[in-house]
Amino acid sequence: MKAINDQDLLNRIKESGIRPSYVRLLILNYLEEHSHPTADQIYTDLREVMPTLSQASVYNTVSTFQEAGLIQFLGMNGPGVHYDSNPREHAHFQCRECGEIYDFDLPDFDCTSLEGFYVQKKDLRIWGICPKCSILLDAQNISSSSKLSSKKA
Amino acid sequence: MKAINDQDLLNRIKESGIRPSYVRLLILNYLEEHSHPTADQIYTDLREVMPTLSQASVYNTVSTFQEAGLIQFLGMNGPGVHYDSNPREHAHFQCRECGEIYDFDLPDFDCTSLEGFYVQKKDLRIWGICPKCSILLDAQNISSSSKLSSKKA
DNA sequence: TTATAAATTTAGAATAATTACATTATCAGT
DNA sequence: ACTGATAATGTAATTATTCTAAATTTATAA
Repeated sequence: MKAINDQDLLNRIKESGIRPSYVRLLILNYLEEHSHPTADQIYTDLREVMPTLSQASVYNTVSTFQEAGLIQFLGMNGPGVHYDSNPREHAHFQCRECGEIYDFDLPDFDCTSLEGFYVQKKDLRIWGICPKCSILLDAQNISSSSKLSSKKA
Repeated sequence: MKAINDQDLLNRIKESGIRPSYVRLLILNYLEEHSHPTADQIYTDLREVMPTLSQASVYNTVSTFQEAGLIQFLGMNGPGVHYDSNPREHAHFQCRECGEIYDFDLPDFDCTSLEGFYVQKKDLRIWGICPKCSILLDAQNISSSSKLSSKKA
């Protein structure tokens, strides 16, 4: 783990127009090192580093970060909100097997059907199976196909 | 409000492979008549019609509907999941002013950057200002522009 | 430094959202 | 009707989020 007195993080916080604090440094650092965590993941993991951290601080901090444009909120189709340390417009793939969320570039598309709507932000969401899980599932299917056929026979 | 003994709804439920029940009829009917409600909206509104309805029944029912392919879940970027009575693949626009969610057609785009990922479902999400709110906001800006200039002067 | 005001953090309570599981109802085959 | 299997429902517990008000930290300026 990197040292938390990272000057770069501190500057990023200041430049975004909010005050730096240890909690903010910790959480921003955590967000950069972890893929799309939920509030609970942040809280549970960072408690080990900073035992006085409260849940409210986590929620306060991520909300502040979002308002400052440092991160974005990501509601997938299940309960709980995920936080994405990349605030730029991009697309997301979520694996239905392992739940992992992957970032990828937003492809070009045409939005002329949205006449009269003022577009501020776009996000393409895709669900499916990620490469890691595809391999695992293929292996399982191959080994279970014999069982299945014997069941049917 | 329509009568709930609607034969069409009943058939739709049966055809999707699940058993019909009064709660399911009520909730499917509600979903068709309301735009992307949350579990709480469904619960609160339908309690007036059926006071014995429980929150769990709402969650159970929408989950069953989703598995049966009758509806889809929609996590926007805040807490709480919305339910969409249209299970076909389409895109969503959410107004940041009034919160309303609008459906629209998914434009064509290219996903070749997702090599190795098995794509099952796509959903384009767009945030911005809807036509209704644009008009309201324009009106406000015009009336407040004089105040603003006097403040600055 | 030290005083000050404003912003941030905290624990804990309150509320909202969701799920687990025991209970009750329904159905298909006798 | 009766029985076992499956499905539907609601109570209670769990998880997720926000609120409150006091304590601490921060930036600024004397």
